[in-house]
Amino acid sequence: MVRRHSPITPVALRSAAHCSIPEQRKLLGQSPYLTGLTEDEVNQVQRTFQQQHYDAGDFIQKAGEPAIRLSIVGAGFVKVVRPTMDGQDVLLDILGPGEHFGSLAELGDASYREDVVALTDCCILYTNADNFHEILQRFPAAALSTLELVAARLRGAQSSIEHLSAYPVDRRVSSTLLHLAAKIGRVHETGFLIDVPLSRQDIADMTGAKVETVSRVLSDFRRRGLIASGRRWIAVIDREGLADIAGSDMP
Amino acid sequence: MVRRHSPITPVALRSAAHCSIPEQRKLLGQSPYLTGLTEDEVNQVQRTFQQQHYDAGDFIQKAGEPAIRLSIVGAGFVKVVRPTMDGQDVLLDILGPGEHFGSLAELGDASYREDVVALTDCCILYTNADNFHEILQRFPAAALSTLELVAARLRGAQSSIEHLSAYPVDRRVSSTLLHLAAKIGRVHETGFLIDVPLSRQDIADMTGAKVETVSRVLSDFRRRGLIASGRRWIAVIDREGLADIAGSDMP
DNA sequence: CGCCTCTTTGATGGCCCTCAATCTGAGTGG
DNA sequence: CCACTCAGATTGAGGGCCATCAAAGAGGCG
Repeated sequence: MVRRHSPITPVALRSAAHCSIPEQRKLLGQSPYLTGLTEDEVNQVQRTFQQQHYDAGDFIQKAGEPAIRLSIVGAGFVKVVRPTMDGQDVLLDILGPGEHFGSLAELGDASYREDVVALTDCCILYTNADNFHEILQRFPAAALSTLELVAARLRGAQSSIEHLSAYPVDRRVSSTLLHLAAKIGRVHETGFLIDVPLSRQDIADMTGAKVETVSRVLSDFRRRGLIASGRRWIAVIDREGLADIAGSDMP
Repeated sequence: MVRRHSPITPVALRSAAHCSIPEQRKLLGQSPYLTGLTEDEVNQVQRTFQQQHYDAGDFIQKAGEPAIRLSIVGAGFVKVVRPTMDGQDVLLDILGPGEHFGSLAELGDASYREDVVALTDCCILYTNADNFHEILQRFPAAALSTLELVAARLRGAQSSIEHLSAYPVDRRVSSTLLHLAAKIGRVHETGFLIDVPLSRQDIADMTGAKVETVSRVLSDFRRRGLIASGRRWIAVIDREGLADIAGSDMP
């Protein structure tokens, strides 16, 4: 039987987020935005980037601030949250190494529309939006890679729309758990651990539901042996079982 | 008092969709995907494109078919619909001249995930996905324009997610009507007419609601003098009034 | 060990879906 | 031109899912 009280400590805060210059160079070189660039070109790009370390829980960007930066997650994980006027937050995405947030050099966008919060300690690489635009112009391969990534994000967003429009909560939660496990899962004695501290509120904000509802759904999943969970951690135990609930659109 | 029975005929099916070669050249030249290209470059691009006319109601692409084309709307309007296994369709977008659909040359995507249906008679320009990828590589300006457009679509999708997650139906409907009016509105004696034939079912599929619910909401809006509507047509009368319901995130 | 936040569980109510019947108006063929 | 036909739209009654309100339980951190 799965114990709810976890004897284990699902440590998600790895200290990999130590930003050094050579580390930055390496991160940028691996960044999917810059695939296709020569070593020399990456070096040119690097000069325009700066870096900053954030502790888990820190705000990296706040909705309403002037949108001047384009940032790339170097190490660690962040959440992108759109606050609404009635206090109902919407968690749009969880981003890991190589993914971007901030202004994509769109002209009209005067200010950020999302909060970005560090889920783990992390290292953020950033540059001026105009600089990034210039990079894209100078290095067509970068523009193509970026396009590819944004297109993938768009597809993900459209899947979210499908789920929110058409499916009940348990299905949305199940699907979300599987996505999270695939993206940031780590093998662990309790199961396939989602290796980032997420509260029930976070899951609720990702699925368009309320904390209490998510808690009920997860309790049910737990009773059925599909997951193990505790305070700010969840592990997937029965992938197939969850996939049955999520429906047939999973990887 | 606003009459429900409209003496007027809100004709949306204009015959502009007559595809001729010089017309195609003009449409491509104006396409936001190709802004920044020289006249000669546009001509080069044109050679890889073909065109086809569709009548209102025709399927242009079907979910499940192999994803081999990238299409651009030359003239007219289409709807992008994602069918789900339980028959609940999700209307992801309505696209007009200059917008694209189909494969964006993503490698993994073996088959389309959406139906694309002509809302009006329309002219579709299309090319092989690989060709389009090649165009993007050859003409960096095109890649940048495309990136810009896809980024804009992503922001739109994220707004949809916000609405579906956090707001009640009347608000989603109101917001949708305002967006539609802004995108495809036309001044008319009944008000600001949404110049494309959309059924209640379409509105329902756009807002993640059911036909009956949308009908009730629209009836309410009508009684309050906010809109005029009839069989497959809606006109916005009181923009401010709708904006009050939609909340403060409108253009 | 105690505090505080996160989580869980219960009771109640409302929004929206479901089912069903009627109404309307656009297109068709006589 | 008109009656017919049928898809689309409207309206009502009832029920279910999920939000809301409320309170107790549990894990982490000092």
